[in-house]
Amino acid sequence: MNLKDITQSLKDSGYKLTPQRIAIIKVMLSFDKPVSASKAHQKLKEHHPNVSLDTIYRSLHLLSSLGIVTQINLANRERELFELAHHHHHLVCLKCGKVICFDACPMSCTETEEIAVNQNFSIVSHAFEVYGYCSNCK
Amino acid sequence: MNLKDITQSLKDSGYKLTPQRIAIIKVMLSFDKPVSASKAHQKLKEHHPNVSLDTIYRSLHLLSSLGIVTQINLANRERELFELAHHHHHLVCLKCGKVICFDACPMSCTETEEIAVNQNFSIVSHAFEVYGYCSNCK
DNA sequence: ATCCATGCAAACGGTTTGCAATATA
DNA sequence: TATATTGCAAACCGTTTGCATGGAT
Repeated sequence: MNLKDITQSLKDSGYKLTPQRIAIIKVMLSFDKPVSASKAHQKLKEHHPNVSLDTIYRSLHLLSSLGIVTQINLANRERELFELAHHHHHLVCLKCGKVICFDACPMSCTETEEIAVNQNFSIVSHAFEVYGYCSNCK
Repeated sequence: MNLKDITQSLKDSGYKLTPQRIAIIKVMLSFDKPVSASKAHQKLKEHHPNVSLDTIYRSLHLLSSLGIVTQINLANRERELFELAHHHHHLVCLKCGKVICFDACPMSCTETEEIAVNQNFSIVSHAFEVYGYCSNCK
């Protein structure tokens, strides 16, 4: 998804296109890994010092409700992280917090779906994170 | 792991055996799913009204450092959850928060280990959670 | 002109910490 | 007795909210 698609999606849903929202979307597009709201704020301040942290939270939650952004909680970090929605999983360094994304998906090969059927549970999404030490920290 | 094993492990590591710690371990043994510190506190108050929430946090972190307790963060819940350590994964209901544990493990069948080797990443642990709606909520 | 979105500042809630009192070994 | 542990209360920090101002449609 690019900037045009995302702004169109906002308009289609009846939300206004403000400079702050555009700036936030651009910043999210510039990251290739999950980031905290305050990390996004930091990056944003370089060129848009006038966007408040509250607005970042509100915009990310809005984008999240439209399925444009995904929200995750990694086991060893206290803060919520956000990233543009696309299906993948993460290697997470327990020391430095570095996140490496990868595409392999466990759903294709576990008996998870079978288990869900037995429990009469309907699957919506899933999370798979692998923790350890990156090349610098091990 | 039972009460004896756990208290022994505490003693072996030079920690003192207090009534509070024993009560906390017993409560954790009584749960078969991850619980928040305050949920444990609630249950504890039934028979041990004199254990403070701070002590629960401190004890759970201590047990966590000994590998007796595991700490997880589910995507849709804000609070940290704790459970006695044993390897498994979770189905999590997005509506009522119900957690169903299951044993199937995705590590055995994804190419994750291969990816880790390519990234020079050493794996310590992993998390796999499946979100959706339970039989009551769907 | 209307009403949504923003910024500010304060509230919130779960978690952590300093310190003095207490209990374990 | 010495030292780790506890309880209390306050601090902490990321996140959320109320409200008045300002901006997009």
